[in-house]
Amino acid sequence: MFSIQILFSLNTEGRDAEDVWRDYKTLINTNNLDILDVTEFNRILGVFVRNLSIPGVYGKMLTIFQDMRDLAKVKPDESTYNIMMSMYLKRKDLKGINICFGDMQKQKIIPNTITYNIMIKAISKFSKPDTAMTLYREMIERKIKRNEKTFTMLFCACSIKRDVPLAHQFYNFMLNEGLQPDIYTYNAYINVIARNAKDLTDLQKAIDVIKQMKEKGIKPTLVTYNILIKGLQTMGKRTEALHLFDQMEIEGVKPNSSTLEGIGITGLQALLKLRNTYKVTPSHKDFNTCMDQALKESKYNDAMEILSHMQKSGFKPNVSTYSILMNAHIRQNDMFRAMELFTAMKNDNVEPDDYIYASLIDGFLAHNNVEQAFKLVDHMLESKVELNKMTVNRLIDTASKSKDPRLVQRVFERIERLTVPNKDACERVLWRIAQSYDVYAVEKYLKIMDKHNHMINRETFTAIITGASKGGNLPQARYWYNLMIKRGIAPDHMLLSMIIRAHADAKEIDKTLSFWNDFHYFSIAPDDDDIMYVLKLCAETNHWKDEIRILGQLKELGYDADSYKEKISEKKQQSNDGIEPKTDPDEEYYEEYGEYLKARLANKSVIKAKERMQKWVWNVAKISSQRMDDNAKIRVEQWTPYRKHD
DNA sequence: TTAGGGTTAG
Repeated sequence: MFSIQILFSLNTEGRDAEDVWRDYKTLINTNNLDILDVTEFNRILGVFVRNLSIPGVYGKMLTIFQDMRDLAKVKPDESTYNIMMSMYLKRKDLKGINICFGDMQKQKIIPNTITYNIMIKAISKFSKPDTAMTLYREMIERKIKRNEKTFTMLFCACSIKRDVPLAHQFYNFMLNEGLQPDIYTYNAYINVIARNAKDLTDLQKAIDVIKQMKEKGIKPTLVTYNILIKGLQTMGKRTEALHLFDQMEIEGVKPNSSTLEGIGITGLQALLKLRNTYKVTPSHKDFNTCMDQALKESKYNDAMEILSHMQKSGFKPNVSTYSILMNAHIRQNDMFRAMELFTAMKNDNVEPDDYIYASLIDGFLAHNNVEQAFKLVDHMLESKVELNKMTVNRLIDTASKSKDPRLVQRVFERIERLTVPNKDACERVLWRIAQSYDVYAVEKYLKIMDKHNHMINRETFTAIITGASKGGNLPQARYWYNLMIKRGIAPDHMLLSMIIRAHADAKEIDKTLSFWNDFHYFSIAPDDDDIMYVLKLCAETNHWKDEIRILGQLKELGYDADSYKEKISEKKQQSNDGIEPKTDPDEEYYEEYGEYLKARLANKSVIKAKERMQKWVWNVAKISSQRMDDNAKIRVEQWTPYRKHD
């Protein structure tokens, strides 16, 4: 009875998960579990969810949740489910969250604000951030109150989607609903703006929000400054970052390792600066971050010094510490030492997580050691670590980069035995297969993809076409490109750009010019990179008539054709060896592409294409260039000096 | 004194 007494007055203060578990066990053993009601069960689960990082706690929570229903016959309420969902959220287990959410509906338990907040967070982080808006609408329909935390989650979704206008929209919704943003909400909002800022003008908008915030008496915090400094760092604006850093000091906001990284101070130097100059007690995270930086800069002695400082400060190495050290060995191709650490870690009672397993398995695969890799996969599944999307994708990705095209197939087959490979994984395999094999091999994998009910869409074709191009198999690239169009799927800018580049690199002038027409046909505005590729090839192959035609087209469309011309004539002079220019190749490639092009020209929309394209150049092209990934932006930037600025 | 929030650790 004594234990029951303790449990009844269960105070989270001073009582850890171990104590609570002992008391709980006593209740089970004395057959007294039924004295607990739903609130008490919730309280117990609450203690565990806060201590989820302790090994075994997850299993205990599942046991308690089961006992609650089976032994004590207590019906879980919305809070119980919220706690369970929170547990799955911390474990990054979207499936668990969805099951809980579904069970709630089945049992007619009405979700509350917290339930939806967790759903928004989980879905936008692990699945489709586009669902955030749907969930928000659902909350309104079901009359579930929103709070400032709901909007923090919604901003988080906008940040993942990189959708600044949507964030502004949510901000207005929030004010209209009479909710006052707090510092967390503001930081989330500012983060969306700053992460998507391409220049100082964009970033200024984030700073304007801070001004508004200050007027309401909310002061920027370390996180606010870190968001901005990080933004400046990615823009390469070190002076401005330093300026902000000074501002921070004036306002008495202490930096952490991340702030220092933003102004270029890393590793041991950063750690010492934090302690000595700013009188900050470094956190566990600070130690790990600095150690990782030192290792990546090959400053091994510094890393060891940081590790010893960390231990002297009373921090034990955690999963991340081990992961950082193991990854340093893996980078050095030292799988032996990495595995030694893996053993040490388990002896140290630190539970390996999916990330650690992924790094090790990846390391073995990078060395073509499929057996060792899958031994670890088995080990992982035995220890109830989920074979998740991230791990599967990493495996396929690494295997697909191998010189040996059979590796990816072996890995894929083994993965198929364990789980249903996701769409990304299938597409990565297709990418690799298309590099080394023929159409039939690609078809085989397309069938597998279809068997798993994955949609075969533009991304799929992009994977295949990119793969075939990379493998130098241009006829295959064209085969899939045409098949894609036959299926009614249009290429996007990235794909068209890629295939043009591949053909231009191979000096396939006729094919390149044919693809050039596709910009016109699909109303995609070429960027400077595309233009230079095609013009350069025309010049190199002395297709002067085409060159003039293209320059004329560009001029009509409002591009600064002269700047391209200048650049090209430099090239021309270098390569002009007096060869007679070829005749107009149009006819030739019309012949080759006969059916295909005729079909296109029959389409009346082609007539209007010029008009449409003009519009695209001014409006859509701006947007599509924002959507390009960073690599593409860098490519484009290389040519920006030739772009006309109005 | 059941649950949710910002950046940045691997």
